[in-house]
Amino acid sequence: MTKPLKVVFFGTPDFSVPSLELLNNHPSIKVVSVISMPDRPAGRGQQLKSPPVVDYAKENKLKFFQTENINREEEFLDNLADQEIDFFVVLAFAQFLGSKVLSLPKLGCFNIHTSLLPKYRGAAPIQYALLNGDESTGVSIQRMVKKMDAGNVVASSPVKIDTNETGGQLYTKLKFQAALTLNDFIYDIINDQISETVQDEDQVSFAPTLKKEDGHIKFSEQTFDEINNRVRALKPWPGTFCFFNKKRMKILNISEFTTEKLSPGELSLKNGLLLIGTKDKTLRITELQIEGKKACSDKDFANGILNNKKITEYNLG
RNA sequence: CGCGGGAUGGAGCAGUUGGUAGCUCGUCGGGCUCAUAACCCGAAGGUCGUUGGUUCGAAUCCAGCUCCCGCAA
Repeated sequence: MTKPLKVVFFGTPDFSVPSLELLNNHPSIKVVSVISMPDRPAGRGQQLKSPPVVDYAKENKLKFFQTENINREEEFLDNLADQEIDFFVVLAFAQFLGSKVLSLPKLGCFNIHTSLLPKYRGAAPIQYALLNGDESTGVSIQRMVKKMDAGNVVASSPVKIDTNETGGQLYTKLKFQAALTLNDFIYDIINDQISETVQDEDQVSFAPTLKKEDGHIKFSEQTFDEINNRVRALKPWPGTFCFFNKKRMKILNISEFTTEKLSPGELSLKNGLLLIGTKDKTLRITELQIEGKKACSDKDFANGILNNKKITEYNLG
C-alpha cells in the first residue's frame, strides 16, 4: 500500500478506546482527528471530567475536538472537508451525524454497533441482549445512513453470552471484540473489498436508551427469570434497586430460593435470609446495599435490622 | 463550594435531659447419642475515625480534619 488512509474517529467513553488505539497503531491508517463530547461534571463533587477518548488523544498527541453537536461546527467541518478524509469511524459517540457530516469522507462513515444488526438498533443493545436472555450477540459495523443503525452491514462477528454474564462483563468483552472486528474491516477497506449486506427490515428490533427508572425492580409484577435477567443486564450500570423502608436499596446479587414459597411481593427476613416473592418463584437477595452504607450480604443486613428495636415493620417499594 | 447518609469489639446494628458501653451474628472452649446459615452453656474481643474545645465528667454538645457511601453524572 502507498499512503495511509486518513481517518477521523468519533467516540466518547472508555468503550471506544481500544478501537481508537487499534486505528492509531495501524500502519495503514492515519488518525487525523478525534471528535468527542465536551468535558462534563462527574462523580461526587461534580468535578469536570474529560471523556476517556480525549484522555487517550492527549496521551498519544492526537488532534482532538470536543463539541456538543458536531453538525453545527461549520468551521471545523469545512476544515475537515479540505483535508480529504478517507473515512470516519464512529463508536459510542452519542450524537447523530447529519447528512452534511456523513457526506464528508470519500469512502463513507462507518459505525461500530454492539449487536448483530438488524437486531437491537439503538443505544442499549448490550443490555437488551441480556434482558431478553439471549445466548449470543455480537458486533456489527454498518455504513452509516441518516436513519439510525439502518445502514448496510459491512462486517460482523458473533459473541457468546455466558450463563449469568453481567452487563459489565459483556461490555468489556464487546469492547475488545469491537476492535477486532474493526481490524477485519480495515483489512477489507484497505484491499478495496468491502462487502455490504442490506439489513432485513423484517428482523429489525430496537434497544432504546435505558432510564434510571428501568432499574426499579417491582417484585410482584415480574417473574424470577425476568428479574434475574434485569439484575445482571443492568449490572453494574445503571444498577437495579428497590426501596426498603423508604430507603433506596441497591440489589447487587440474587438467587432463586426453592425451599420456601412466598406469595408475590411478600417479604421474609428470617435466619439471615432476605426472601421476596416474585410473580412465580421465591427470590433471595444475597447481596445488597442501602443508601449511605456499604454493600453487604443479606445475613448482615438482617442481623442489624432484626436487632434494631426502632424498626418494627418493613415495607418494600 | 451540587444534594444527602455514615464512621461504636471480626461483621451488621443499638446507645440525646452528657455519668467510662449493649444486641445479634461470627470466633474460641465445653455440652448435647441428633444439629444442615436453624440446640444449650461459657469465654475472649472496644483508647466509641482523628484533633482540639465546652464540662467535675463526652460515644453522647461544638469546631476543624480524614475516610466510606447513596443521589447526581
